[in-house]
Amino acid sequence: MEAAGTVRLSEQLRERIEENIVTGAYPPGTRLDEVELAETFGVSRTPIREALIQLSSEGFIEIRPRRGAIVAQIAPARLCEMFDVMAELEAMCGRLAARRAVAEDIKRIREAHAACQSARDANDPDTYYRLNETFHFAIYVASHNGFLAEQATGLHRRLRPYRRLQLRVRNRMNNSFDEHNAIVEAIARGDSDAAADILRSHVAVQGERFADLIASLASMHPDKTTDPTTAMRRSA
Amino acid sequence: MEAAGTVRLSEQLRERIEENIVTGAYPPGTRLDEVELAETFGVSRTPIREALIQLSSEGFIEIRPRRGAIVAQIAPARLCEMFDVMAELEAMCGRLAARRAVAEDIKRIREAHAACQSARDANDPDTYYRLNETFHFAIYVASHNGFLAEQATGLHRRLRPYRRLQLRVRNRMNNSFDEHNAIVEAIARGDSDAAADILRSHVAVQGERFADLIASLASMHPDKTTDPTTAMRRSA
DNA sequence: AGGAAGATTATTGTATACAAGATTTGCAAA
DNA sequence: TTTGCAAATCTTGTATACAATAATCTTCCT
Repeated sequence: MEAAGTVRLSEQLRERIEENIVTGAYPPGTRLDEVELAETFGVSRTPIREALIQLSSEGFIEIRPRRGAIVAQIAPARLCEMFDVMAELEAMCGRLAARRAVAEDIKRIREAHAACQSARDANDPDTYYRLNETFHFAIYVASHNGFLAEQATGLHRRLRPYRRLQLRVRNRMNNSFDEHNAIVEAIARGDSDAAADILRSHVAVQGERFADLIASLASMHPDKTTDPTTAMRRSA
Repeated sequence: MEAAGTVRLSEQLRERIEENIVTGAYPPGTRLDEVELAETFGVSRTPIREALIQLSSEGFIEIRPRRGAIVAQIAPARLCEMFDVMAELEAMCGRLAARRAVAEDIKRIREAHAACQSARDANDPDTYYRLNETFHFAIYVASHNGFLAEQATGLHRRLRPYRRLQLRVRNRMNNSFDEHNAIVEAIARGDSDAAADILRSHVAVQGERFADLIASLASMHPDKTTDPTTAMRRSA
């Protein structure tokens, strides 16, 4: 079974481009030129277009008819809406996980939690950020609702660049870890209401974290518009 | 046709094919042949492929590498998972709507509700089914969370064919309407907890409705399947 | 000099051609 | 009759060619 060969090229391209988006290599507003991408990846325009169409329906980019594709620029208000939904999905995962997690689920969650602790102790935000995802994904899986887990993973991924910035905020990593602690305990003792509530507020963007988000946003799309002159000015 | 000309062809095709899927014209398991579709719609394979790719990432169809696309066959277990998530999204919409709905939102909801009443009194399930969607969409909008409304609408649409069958069940239309009544009142008086709870149980597939769903599923994909064992069993 | 209109260029959208893998069909042997 | 294999056929995946629209540049007029 030639596993790699059976995968569609447009799929691989979608992954690679998506990776470049969520890591910030293609920041919001970046114009995605089809021929340029085709040359970069050494393929023709066809699979590139198919990849872009997928990214568009997943919300990562915006395709304006006859005017090309740009990396989605999410307005602050909409970002808050997305975090609100994310919080509710996480809460649901937590509630279900508290009810349905089996020993192995709990084990995976605890392991991910322990790994986070190491990163926190080492004061390594980048590693913590990565392990934090593992922790949350473990909870999604423990919900034993595959569809929910997929939805949560997808949205989590879309919010990845913004979440990353959040962890830079002073003490956020420590607070995050303490909250994780409470989450693990709630799930382990089967307290579904507590698990849901803690996860919801863990994810939600409220109070001062709202201001933090806005501030980090400003640092993210500094003045990127679709106007090429802006890029020129920046490079000058 | 100037106005229509500005819209991508693959977009229009996606809509038309999606419509054929959710209305049941292309039942689950149907093979979607690219050249056949191209001839049917009088276009080349390229826009057809782009439409199929979109439908795939929205979950309406399944593309197996080098083996073509089929209309998604959602297993009963997964369908339940999807309804569970739908229930939670609806609950969230209801909670927010109860808090944030303005006079005009309430007005639209009440109008949709009144329209449902007419269809119920006329004992017209098809019309009720259509107006029921309008009612729910009105609540999504009243949540004043655009992203949430989009997610809810998308999932609602995906579940459309299954929901439709549910309404055929004896008395489901009457029960549904009574529940709508309670929902409207909860939202109108700003009782967010009640709105969320009623909406959740209104949508959820629990108890006897679970059996109804399974039964209607059986009537839906009668013999169309990719699972060889099922085909063998049936042909025996 | 500034702006408008037309021409030019560049990029997207669609169609067709070609390549590669999967399915089917036909045939032979057990 | 059924099973295994191989050739033929059909379908998908990718590349290229062409068409149509948007962006840019030039030129001319005020």
